Amino acid sequence: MTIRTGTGTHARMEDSVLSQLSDDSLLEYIADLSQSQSQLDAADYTREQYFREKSARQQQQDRALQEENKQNGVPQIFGGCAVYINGYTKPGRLQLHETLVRHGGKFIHYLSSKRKATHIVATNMPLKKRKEFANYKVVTPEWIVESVKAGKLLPWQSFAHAWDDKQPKIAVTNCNDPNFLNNFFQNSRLHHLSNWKSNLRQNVLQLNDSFRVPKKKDSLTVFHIDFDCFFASVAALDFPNLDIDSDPIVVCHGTHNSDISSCNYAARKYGIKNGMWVSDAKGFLPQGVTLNCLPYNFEKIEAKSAEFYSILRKNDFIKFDEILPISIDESICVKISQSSETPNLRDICQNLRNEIYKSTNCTVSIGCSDTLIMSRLNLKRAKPKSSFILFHKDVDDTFLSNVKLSDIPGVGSSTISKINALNNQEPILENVLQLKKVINANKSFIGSMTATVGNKLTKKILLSLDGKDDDESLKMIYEPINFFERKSLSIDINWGIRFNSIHEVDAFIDICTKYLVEKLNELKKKTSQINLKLLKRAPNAPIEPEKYLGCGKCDSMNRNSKLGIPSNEFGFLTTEIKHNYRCVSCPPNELRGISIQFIKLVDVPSTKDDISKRFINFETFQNLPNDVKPGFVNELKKRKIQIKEPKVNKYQESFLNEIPTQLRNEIKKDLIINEKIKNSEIDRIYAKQVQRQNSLMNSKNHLLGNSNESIFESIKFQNETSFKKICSKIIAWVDFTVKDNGPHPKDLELFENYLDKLSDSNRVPLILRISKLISNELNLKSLKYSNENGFQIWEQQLIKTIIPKLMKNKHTFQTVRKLDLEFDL
DNA sequence: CGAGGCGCCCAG
DNA sequence: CATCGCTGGGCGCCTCG
Repeated sequence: MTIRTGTGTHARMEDSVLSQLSDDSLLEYIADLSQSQSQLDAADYTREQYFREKSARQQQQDRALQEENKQNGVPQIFGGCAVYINGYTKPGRLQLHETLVRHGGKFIHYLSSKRKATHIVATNMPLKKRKEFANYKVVTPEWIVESVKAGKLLPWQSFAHAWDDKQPKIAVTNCNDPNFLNNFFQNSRLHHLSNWKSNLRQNVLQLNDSFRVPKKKDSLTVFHIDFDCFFASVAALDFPNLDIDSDPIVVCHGTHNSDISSCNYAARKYGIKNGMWVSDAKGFLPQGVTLNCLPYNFEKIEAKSAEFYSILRKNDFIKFDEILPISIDESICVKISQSSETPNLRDICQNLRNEIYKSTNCTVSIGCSDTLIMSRLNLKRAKPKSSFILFHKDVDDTFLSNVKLSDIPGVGSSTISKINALNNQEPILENVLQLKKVINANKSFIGSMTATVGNKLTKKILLSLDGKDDDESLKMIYEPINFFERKSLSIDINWGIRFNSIHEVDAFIDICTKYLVEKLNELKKKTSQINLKLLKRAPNAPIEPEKYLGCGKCDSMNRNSKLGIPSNEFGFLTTEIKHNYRCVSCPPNELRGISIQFIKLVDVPSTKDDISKRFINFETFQNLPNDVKPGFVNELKKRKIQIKEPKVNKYQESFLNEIPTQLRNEIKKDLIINEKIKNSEIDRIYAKQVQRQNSLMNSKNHLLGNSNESIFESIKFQNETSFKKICSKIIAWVDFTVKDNGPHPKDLELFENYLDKLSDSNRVPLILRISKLISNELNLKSLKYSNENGFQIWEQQLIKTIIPKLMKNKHTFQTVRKLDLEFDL
C-alpha cells in the first residue's frame, strides 16, 4: 500500500525559532528537511517512508519543546544523546520522552539504520533483542531519571544492563571453536571463584610485608567477614525494580537445569538453596510468587570485592594484623590483642558493616571471636545483615543447638550422612548439640566416627564442640606464606565436551596446555609431573544428559607422567598429554570431561645463577619460553655470557641441516640426552644387536612383504605393545640392511604406507619415535658402514621421506618426548 | 616405617 | 532457547622398598 501526501504537510519552524537553534541543531534540521523533501520528490510513498516522515514531524515538535525549555534555563544534560526507548518501561515511554527532550536529548521515534541511536533505554528485553542491540549502550530508565535528579549526565555504564557487554555476546558452545574455553571461563562462576581465589592468595604472598604474623602465644581476635548472598546482591543492583529483601532472587544462566549460584534470603525462606537447579527451585514457590532469575555480573562482583578488601585494609575503626582471603567475598581478619586496650568489638563490627555497605551497596555479616572456628560459627549465626560475637569459653548448649553439622568446616553432605548412618539414622541429627549428646551417651561413638569419617576430621569436630581450633586450621594464621603458596596448577573442563575425532581432542588439549603454560610462566615455575584425568560417559548413561551440554554420569580415568626434567615448554607438555590421552581407552565421542594437572611445581632457576657461571647450557637456554629467547640472546651477548653449544658428530650434523630450524633445535637437544644415555649403555646395546643380527641371519633380505600379513597391518590404535613390536622389527630391519645393498624397495613402500597412515591419523609422535630410532641406529653403525650403499639409502630415506612426514603435522608436534626413548627393545 | 600414588571429600 | 558441572588442598588407605 502506498500513501500519497501533498506537499506542505511538514510543520515548518518559524524563522524566529530557527535563528535560535544551535549550529548542530540547525544542520540536523536541514538534513531532516532534505530527507523529507527527497521523499516528497518520489512519486510513491511506502509505509516505511510514511513513518519516517511522521517521525521527522515529531522530531520537529520535540525540537520546539526543547528550545522552549532551553530558553527557560533547563539544563540540557542530554545534549548529543539520541535515545531509543524499547518496549514497556517504567516510568512510561511518554514521560521519558518528555523528560529527555526537555533536557536536551533527542528522542528516536523510529529505529532505522540511518538514524543511529546513541543509547537504548529498556526495562527488560528478550534475548533476541539483546543480541540485536549488542553494540548499543543499553541502559535502564533510571539513567534518565537519575541523571535529571543529579543535574548532569551520569555515566551510562552505571545503568547498563548486565547483559550489555562491550563485545556482542555470541554463544560459543561448541568445544571445537577456538574460543570455546575462553567463552566458557568467562561465564563459569566456578572458574571465576577459583581464579579469583588464587589471585587473592597470590596477592597475599606479595603483600606479606604489610602483615604482622601472630606468634602462638599471642591472643587473637578473629573477624570472619562475608557478603550476604553476594552474587544475588550484586546482580540485584542492576534491577532497581527488585527489592533484595523481599523479592525472591536467584542468579543463574538458564531457566531449567541451570545451577543457582546464589539466592537471596527471600528465596531461601521458601527452601531454595545455592546449587539447586532453577527448575527445582521454582517448585518450592507457592502459586503467584515468581522467581527472579538474574544474570551474572562478574565485572561488578570484582569491583565490589576490590572495594571490600580496600576497606578492610584501610578504615577508621581497626587496623588488622592479617587480612586473609577466603574468597572473592569473604575474608578472615586477625587482630593481635593488646592487653592495654579492650576494643569495643560490637562497634567495630557495626562500623565495618556500615562502611562496606556505604561503599558497595551490599551488606556483609561478621562473626567475631577469639578462635577461628568460633568466628566462623558466629558468622553463620549472624547471617544475614548482622554481626555476632561470642568467645569460645562462652559456648553453651543454647549456642550449639543453633549450629548445624554442616556449619563445621570440613563437614559436608557425605560426612553428615556417614555420621547419621553410625547413629542408625535415628533421629537424624539436626544440630551439633544433638551430636554432642549422642557422643556423651555412647562412649564408643567417637571410635566409630574415627573409623568412618577419619581421625583428623573426628578430632576437628570434637574440638569445634568446645569452640577450639585444630592445628591444621591455624596454619593459615601462623604460617600464612606456607599456607597460601601454590603447590599445583590445573584446569578442569567438564561442560560442553563433545568431540568426534582424536584431532579435535588434540586441538583442545593444545588450548588447555597453552592456558596452563601461560599461568606456569606467570608463576615462574616448571612442572615435574602431569596428570591427565578424563571423564568418560558411563556405559548406562544417556548420550546427552539432562543438563544441556553437561557431562552426566561418568567414569573417571587417569594417567600421569613424571617428567624427569621439570618443564614449562608448551610443545613438550602438550605432546606428553596427547600421548597420555592415547594411553587410556576413551574414544573421543565418549569423552565428557578433561582435567590436566601440573603437580610438583618447581621454581625456574633465576638467570642470576646462570650469569655467575659466565655461560649457560644450551639445554637451559632451550628451556626458556620461545618468546623471550631473542631478548635473552642480546642480553647474554652484552654480558659476554656464552651459550654452550651441544657437540654433534658429523653424521648428526648433516642430518640436522636438512630439517627446519625449530625442529632442529629440539632434536639437537634430544641428541644431547641420547648421547648421555648411549655412552653408558653402548656396550650392552652392541651386544644385543650382534645377537639380534645373528638370529636374523637365516631370514631373507626381503623381510616385510613376503607374506600377506605385513607387520604394519596389525597395528591397532592405542595398542602400545604392538607399536613396540613394530619398532623392534624396524630396528632389526635397519640393522640387517644397513650394509650391502640396503632395504628392499617393496619393504620401503610398505613402510612408507605405514608412516602415511600414522601421519593421517595424527599420530605424529609415533613417527618421530620411529625416525629417532632409525637415526640412532644409523648413528651406531656410522663408523662401520657409512660408506656402504645400504647406509646411504637409509640416510636418504630418513631425510627425504621420514622427516618431511613429521613436518606435515607440525601442529601436533612441537617437541619430543625426551626421556622416553626405549633402547631396551 | 616412611614415601608416595590414588581417590574421596570439601569449599567457595 | 538450553547453559557455562572449577580447582586447589587435606586426608586416609594402599603399596612399595
